[in-house]
Amino acid sequence: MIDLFDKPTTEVAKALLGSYLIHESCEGTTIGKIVETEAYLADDPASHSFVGKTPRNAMMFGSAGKAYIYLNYGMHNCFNVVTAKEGIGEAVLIRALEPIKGIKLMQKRRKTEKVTDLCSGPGKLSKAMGITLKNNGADLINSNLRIILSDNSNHKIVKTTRVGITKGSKRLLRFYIKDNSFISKK
DNA sequence: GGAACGATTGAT
DNA sequence: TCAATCGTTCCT
Repeated sequence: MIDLFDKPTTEVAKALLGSYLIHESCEGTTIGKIVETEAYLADDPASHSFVGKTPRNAMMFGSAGKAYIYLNYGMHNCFNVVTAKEGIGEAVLIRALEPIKGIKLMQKRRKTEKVTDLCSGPGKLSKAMGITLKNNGADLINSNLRIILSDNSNHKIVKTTRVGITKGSKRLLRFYIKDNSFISKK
């Protein structure tokens, strides 16, 4: 469980599929099953960490098992799991969740009823889960924002190219659960 | 101090 | 297809 994050980043990205993301906020508790991830590596031009350590990406260079959250396109928070040893800037972007608990709260936050649309993208799931920049650096093992590893790995993993990037777009670093209807794109 | 850009989303 | 929207980064 604890050593979930003590593996190569691409392995963590796959291992996170099927695990649960839990956020206990003052509004209530929301839980989602992770169904889609992307790996961002140290030698990867698409990664924020590629240019070296800056104030924004500093968390990526911290110890594994923490949250790295950033504001994207001026309006969307994106949630990442920090991986690799301290000093190495790598992380796994969580791209989609299957809503499990607190669906009413998610619908309120997202202003939509459709359950398949609540968490089907990095910006959407952060909104639905109530994740903001305030959660940056949260300890994902033991805090109000945490991940519970699931033993259930009865799923096939699809490996493909990442979404929305211009550099490093040929690498196969996106992973999702085959035939799951909650992923960000079909 | 200024400007271009981006790991997206939702409306047109 | 395209506008919304703003912090980060890089240039002057």
